[in-house]
Amino acid sequence: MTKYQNQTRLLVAVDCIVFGFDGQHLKILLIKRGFEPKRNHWSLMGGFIEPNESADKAAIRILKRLTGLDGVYLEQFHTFSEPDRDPIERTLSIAYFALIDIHQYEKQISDEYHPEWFPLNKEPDLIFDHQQMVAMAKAKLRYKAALHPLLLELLPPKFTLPLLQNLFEDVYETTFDKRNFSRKILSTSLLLKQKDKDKSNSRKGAFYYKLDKKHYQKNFHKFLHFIPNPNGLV
Amino acid sequence: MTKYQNQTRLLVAVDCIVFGFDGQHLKILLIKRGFEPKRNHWSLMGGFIEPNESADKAAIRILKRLTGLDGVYLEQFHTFSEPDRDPIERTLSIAYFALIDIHQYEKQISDEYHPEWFPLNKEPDLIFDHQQMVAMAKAKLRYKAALHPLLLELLPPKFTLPLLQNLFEDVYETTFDKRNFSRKILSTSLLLKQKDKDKSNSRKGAFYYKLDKKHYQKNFHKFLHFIPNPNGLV
DNA sequence: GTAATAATTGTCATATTTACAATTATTTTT
DNA sequence: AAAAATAATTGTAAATATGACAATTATTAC
Repeated sequence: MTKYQNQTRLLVAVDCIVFGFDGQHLKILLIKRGFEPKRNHWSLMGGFIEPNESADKAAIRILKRLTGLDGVYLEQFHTFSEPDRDPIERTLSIAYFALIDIHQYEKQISDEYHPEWFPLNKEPDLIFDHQQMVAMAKAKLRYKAALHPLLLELLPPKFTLPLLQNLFEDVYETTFDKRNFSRKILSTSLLLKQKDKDKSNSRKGAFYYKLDKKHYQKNFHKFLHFIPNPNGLV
Repeated sequence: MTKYQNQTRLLVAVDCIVFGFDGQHLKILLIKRGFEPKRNHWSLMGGFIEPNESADKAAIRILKRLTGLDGVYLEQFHTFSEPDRDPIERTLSIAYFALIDIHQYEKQISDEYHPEWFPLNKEPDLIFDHQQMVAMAKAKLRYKAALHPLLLELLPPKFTLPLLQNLFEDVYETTFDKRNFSRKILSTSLLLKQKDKDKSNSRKGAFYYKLDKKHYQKNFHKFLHFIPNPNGLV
């Protein structure tokens, strides 16, 4: 059979909002766009979807090219389709956000893009509708991380409770009581206390914890309450 | 400036999962596809995105054509992009779900599509990846309706608590205690008790309630708890 | 050995959730 | 007119979760 007649065909891109946490602040990774229009303006990392490549595959490819990382948390969150969002030619963008351990990230992998980490709310001006994408990604992260242990994806394999609390406090721009915070986090049975401590921030040192992968899937929905566990998938 | 060179351009469609509630069961509206391939097979209502039309606009247009309805709850939830999802030509689909008052729906509007309501879990076989779309829409609805008063969008302007409870019980395939259910629902301050009753289902009659639109926006996030209100937007 | 520093831990009051059954309003039947 | 039938409405007590509070502990530096 032949193709669909008389229909418009569009360019389709994927853009990635890459989140990282340096111990102090939640940050996103931006690059300097390498081609016209808007060459050398700050931008999200993205690229056109290739023939025979799904959007998920494209996002994985682009993330790998930017960070050198594979198998990190990556989630499609919205497709942007305003006709004039790209001034050169109509282009759809399927937006993803990624949560990576900032220490795994290797800058030199993508030096050609001049990538830099920016704290949220302190990003430079971005091209097209990328500002809106960042805002929506941040909103989605805050929403979902309030219900699921998502922020653990931003931490190294071994981390301390004070570090985790710093992360939550930065993401939600607030402070938490230490006692209540640790009680709530530990009640999820998601963390395994280690024998060793991180001594870099205090004399006493803070115990390391690891993610308990056995309980991770099972307790991912732990926080919901109207319906105990509505079901998988978001 | 000229266009982007050497990039693939794709067809882009919008597909709508339309949910309705007939008082007993949550249902979705399906049509018989009117053109090849798969003419006369059951399908979601959809259509190609037009030049100068955003995906949101396309979804609104398509929903109007199918149901005659405007201004109903409509949300983009996922973009499907597997290269071979349409056997004729690669087509991206941006999927939306809509929540409508089934009584407002006028069948004759779209008789040419032979639309029919099917209870969930009893849909016929669907074309392409539409089965997967329905599954994901249902999961998303269950997830979100556990956290927000979303299901109210499926009810007529005046409804009773027993009806609302039926809806929840059908969506979550469970039963709730009447006392606890009404206490929880009423504690949201979202419902306004009316003076009149619906006598069609019992001798005593059940009081009607209406949505309190003043409190709707404000209390939409009422159910979250780890972080009181992570922020707007989902 | 003492001071300094940040991590760790506990309790009580309050709010929320859960489990559970009697009463009420109305219509139909006798 | 009284009684029966039906579904809607309402309350309470126990268990659990949350929120607000500060003292103690482990370690290093002096």
